[in-house]
Amino acid sequence: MTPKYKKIIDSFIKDYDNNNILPGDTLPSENELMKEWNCSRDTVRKAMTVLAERKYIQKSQGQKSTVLNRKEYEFPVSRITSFQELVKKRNLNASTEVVKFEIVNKSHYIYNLFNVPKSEKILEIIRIREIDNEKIILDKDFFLEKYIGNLNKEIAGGSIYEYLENELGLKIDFAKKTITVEKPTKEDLKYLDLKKDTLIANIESFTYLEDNILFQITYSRHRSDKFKFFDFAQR
Amino acid sequence: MTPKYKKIIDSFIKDYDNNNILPGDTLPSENELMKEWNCSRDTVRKAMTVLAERKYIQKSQGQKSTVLNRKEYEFPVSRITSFQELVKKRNLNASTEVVKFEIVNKSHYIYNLFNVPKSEKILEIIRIREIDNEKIILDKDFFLEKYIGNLNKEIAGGSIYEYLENELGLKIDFAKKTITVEKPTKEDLKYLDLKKDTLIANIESFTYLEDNILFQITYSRHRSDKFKFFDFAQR
DNA sequence: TCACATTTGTTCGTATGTATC
DNA sequence: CGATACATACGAACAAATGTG
Repeated sequence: MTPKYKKIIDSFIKDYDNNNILPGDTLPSENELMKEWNCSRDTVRKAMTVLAERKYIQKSQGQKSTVLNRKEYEFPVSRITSFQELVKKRNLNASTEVVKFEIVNKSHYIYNLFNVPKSEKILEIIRIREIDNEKIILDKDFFLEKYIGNLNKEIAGGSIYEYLENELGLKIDFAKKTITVEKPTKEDLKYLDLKKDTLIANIESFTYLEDNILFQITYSRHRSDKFKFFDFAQR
Repeated sequence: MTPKYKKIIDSFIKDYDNNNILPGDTLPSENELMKEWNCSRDTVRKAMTVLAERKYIQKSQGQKSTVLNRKEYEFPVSRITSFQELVKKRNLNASTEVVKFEIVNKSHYIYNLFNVPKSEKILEIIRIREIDNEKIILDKDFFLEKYIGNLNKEIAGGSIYEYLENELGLKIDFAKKTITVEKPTKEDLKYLDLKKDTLIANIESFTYLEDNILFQITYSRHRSDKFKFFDFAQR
């Protein structure tokens, strides 16, 4: 049973996405929403607070809330968006090739990062992302195997996140990312279409489940001339 | 008069910063906190919710909340941190030189970005950031003049944000950032200590006040070999 | 395995404060 | 100044998750 305030949020977002609610509109007052949803003010406020945090609406004491143009604030990377979601949203001509899919056997290093004993199994996946017929991104993923069920090579060629969230019901919470600019490694040179003098923009991500469990480490290595990263920062 | 729930938050953060509350500790239950603060459960919960959002604590139904190690989540850039705050926090050997401080007179371009008429005045500031005796960052700022009071060259050499927030009471809300990797411009070559083959990592920021007013545009151009950007992303 | 106490999550009702028009 | 709208605060009840005996 989804709580009532979440239903209000979902209903708003659905209307927003279908352009039934437009940027610039003023929302009904909290009192009116109480009647509309047959609920208490507390419930309405909880929903509106979340919508304000997500920049769907703007609140201001003494005035009705107004609807914002969220397209201006919608950012792919800092919202943990999978490559597949990005491709779909941007309508990109893209494809994925899985070049490695196996249990890690040596690397001390990666065990230290996960901070798990050697008895844990860690899966390594390397994928090449091709956009407009150029191999531009090299994604190296490491997963703790116990969380990823029957993830296989076919799924990895599509959307891993779609599988983890919808099939396994995994709840991905947040990620810590670090961006640096580096010289290409041998692996980069082997798999990517690199021009002379191009560097690699590397996004290192540590992704956590809702109980603060680190379950994925990713290195997303982009050809620097094609690299663009969007961020949304709050003071 | 600061509301009671904010006092609870501030008190917690103070204790946390002073190591009176340590990561791994369990918090008192909401019932106990009610007695401790002589307030209602609603008030306690509002405070705890904010602390959970900011990753100070972890909540979980049926269990007491636990205190997190926030150092792991503390990120400079994606929180809109000024260079001065960063220098202080990281204890860097750094200095700033203001090389330009004047009203923009030509640039059509920047007026379009701000989306204001030519009658508005826009201030341009260029600053060089030197770290460990190397000129590594070039910051170009554009401000809408009407918001920045008597900001002068001396203040610009120190902390502009400190002045805007504490002296003028400006409420900075959020920023949209884009990171790209580019070849150095003439300006970069002129002002920065660049090695051969180094590229520039450019952070373009649009900073907004609490009423969604765009008041600052910044280009922070970093020598790519010294560039590091931290981000925190939520799903 | 089950029942129970504890703890957080959701919802309602009500009252008062503060900002805007 | 009064009406309206959002912000804060209190009290109460029940639901859902967790740990324990």
